[in-house]
Amino acid sequence: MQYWLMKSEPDVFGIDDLARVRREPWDGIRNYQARNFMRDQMQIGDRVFFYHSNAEPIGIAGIMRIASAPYPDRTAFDPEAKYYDPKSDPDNPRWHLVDVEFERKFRRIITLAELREHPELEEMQLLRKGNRLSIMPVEPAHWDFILGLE
DNA sequence: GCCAACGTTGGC
DNA sequence: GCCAACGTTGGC
Repeated sequence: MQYWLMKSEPDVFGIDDLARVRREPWDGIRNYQARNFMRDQMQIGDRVFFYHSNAEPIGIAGIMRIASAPYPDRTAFDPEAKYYDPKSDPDNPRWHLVDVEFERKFRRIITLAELREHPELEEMQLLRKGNRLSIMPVEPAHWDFILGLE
């Protein structure tokens, strides 16, 4: 059992969207490191912070769970899809994803600015300079500390 | 809208 | 294998 953080732009898909549909394939990831976490390390039942990026406010909006084993991201095969990748062969898919399911929405967004205020969190990958990764593991101690902020 | 930081691509 | 050019992410 591991903890994770996954980013999404709420204008595209946010915590309220997940609360409505309950379960969603986390498609469109086109970064190898992020893919590898989904394909090779995530386990059903792992818990995930849902992070709103490019948003107002920016921050952690709630919790979801990993709900499936990894499987190919079919949006890569669709020439009409935004995340089409002609190099992903259906017989040897390049991109994989997992389904996530809604667990709960926080009473409030725990903002990026607030996370940066706490020395306990300064080692978080999310807070490191230049971080652009959209899926990353979260240390259990950081997970617990953040839950205490809500 | 800007731009720093980073990842990917492709020529050599 | 190197690295310049380019594209993207994402905070501000």
